[in-house]
Amino acid sequence: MDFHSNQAIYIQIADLICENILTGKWQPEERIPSVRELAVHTEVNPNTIMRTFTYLQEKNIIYNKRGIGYFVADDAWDTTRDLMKLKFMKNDLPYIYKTMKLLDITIKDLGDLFQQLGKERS
Amino acid sequence: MDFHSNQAIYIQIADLICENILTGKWQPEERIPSVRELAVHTEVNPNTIMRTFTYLQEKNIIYNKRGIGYFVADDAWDTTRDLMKLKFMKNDLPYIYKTMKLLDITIKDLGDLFQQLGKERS
Amino acid sequence: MDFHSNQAIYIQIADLICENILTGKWQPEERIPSVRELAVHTEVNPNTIMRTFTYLQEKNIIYNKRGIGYFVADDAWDTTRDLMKLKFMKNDLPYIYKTMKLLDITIKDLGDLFQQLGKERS
Amino acid sequence: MDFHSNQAIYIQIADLICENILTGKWQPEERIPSVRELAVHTEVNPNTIMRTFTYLQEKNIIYNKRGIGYFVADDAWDTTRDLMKLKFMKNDLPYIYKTMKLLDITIKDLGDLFQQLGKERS
DNA sequence: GTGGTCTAGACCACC
DNA sequence: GTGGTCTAGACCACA
Repeated sequence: MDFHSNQAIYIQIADLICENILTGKWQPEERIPSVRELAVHTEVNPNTIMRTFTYLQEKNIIYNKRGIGYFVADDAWDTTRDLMKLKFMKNDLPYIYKTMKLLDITIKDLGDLFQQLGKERS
Repeated sequence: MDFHSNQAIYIQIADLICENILTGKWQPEERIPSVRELAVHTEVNPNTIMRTFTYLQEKNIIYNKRGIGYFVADDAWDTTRDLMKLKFMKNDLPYIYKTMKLLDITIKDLGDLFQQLGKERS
Repeated sequence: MDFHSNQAIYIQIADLICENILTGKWQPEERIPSVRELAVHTEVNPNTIMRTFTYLQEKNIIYNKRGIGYFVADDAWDTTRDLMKLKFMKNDLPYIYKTMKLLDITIKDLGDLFQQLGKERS
Repeated sequence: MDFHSNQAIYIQIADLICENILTGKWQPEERIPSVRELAVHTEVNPNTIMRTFTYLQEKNIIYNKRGIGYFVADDAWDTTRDLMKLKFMKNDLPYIYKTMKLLDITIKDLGDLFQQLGKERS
């Protein structure tokens, strides 16, 4: 977790969970780690994890079985993808478009930058 | 101004001003509208505008002549561009890269999306 | 059982049992299904069924014969009915009254709604 | 607030707010008391009030203006009413129907009970 | 063991 | 002044 990010921690963790779902690491109907487990693992207060869960449950990405734990929703993959796509299209895309135009960055430039990013990580 | 955005109002206004500088709408050494004018125009508390100015002054994009007003700095164009580029490279690029990968959006797709955006605006 | 309900599972099961008693499906002094049977049937942890039994025993609706099983109490029908009535009068009625008022639902409307419900089930 | 209710306090407060909206006491676009004010008034921890607000914002009943406070949403009345009606129809109605049948309470009886309730309060 | 709620108190960004 | 986030710790109901 990045404790200095302007992004709230509980959102950062939610994003991580969404990533795990999108990449297939966590399958539908699979139980996800308990509040306490995640709290230890991420070195964050259990309340904060709880907040993440409440947030994701509201979005129908995970659901709760009383006294047992939280589970990946059956259609979590679609839901997550749709949500992320909506956000990207509505919020990010116009910003990216505008910024690239202001900075004179072309699509081709972006492709090159991506390649460099890809290399760095490999 | 978008009062529902998670972006601080004073930042939103700062971005608008930077845009005006980058597009050449506001030239170096040109006086920019007064706090009051901007406050009325954007329907925002004057304090908030003041904060924008302080923020931009710190970044050497505008400067103040006591009792007269705020002016676009001589090298504001370069400064603004550098700052924006830095932010784009360091913060935005990795996020865009990752998100596009997760959503299976290719560079080519992005180009098409840009074209659509461009058409809508024209 | 509804694992998503905010009603505790053991209460949900207790309600089911009470219903069976009130409708006469389970007669006084009749043996009720074993913890295991109910657990399998309702797909619930046996501990939870046990809790239901303890709960109903406290309320003198069922009683236990050691090593044999649980039985419907002799006056279970009266007890159950009284309890349910008390709850309805004290808790439910004020809520229903208030909600119907807020929603502009009249007694007559309610009658119509009941008729529809009755038809659906028949 | 009823601190012994099985209903969470933050939900109780949310219900109160919804009532104020439905009865027209709080009009659309009107600012609602601040977190701290409500906390003092209800003798509850500010965090709990905050939770109520987050909860209601999620349901599009109130919204936030950065640094200013929370406001009743423009269409809060409709939203609230729809939500409450949905809950009543889907959750409460079947329960009421079933319970009244089990207890041999007729619609007419209910009408009488309501009249008594009405008198007590006046 | 699981989650859920609440408190008290801190710190921060924002208007 | 406003809300927002986080922590620490407590207590409870539930499976």
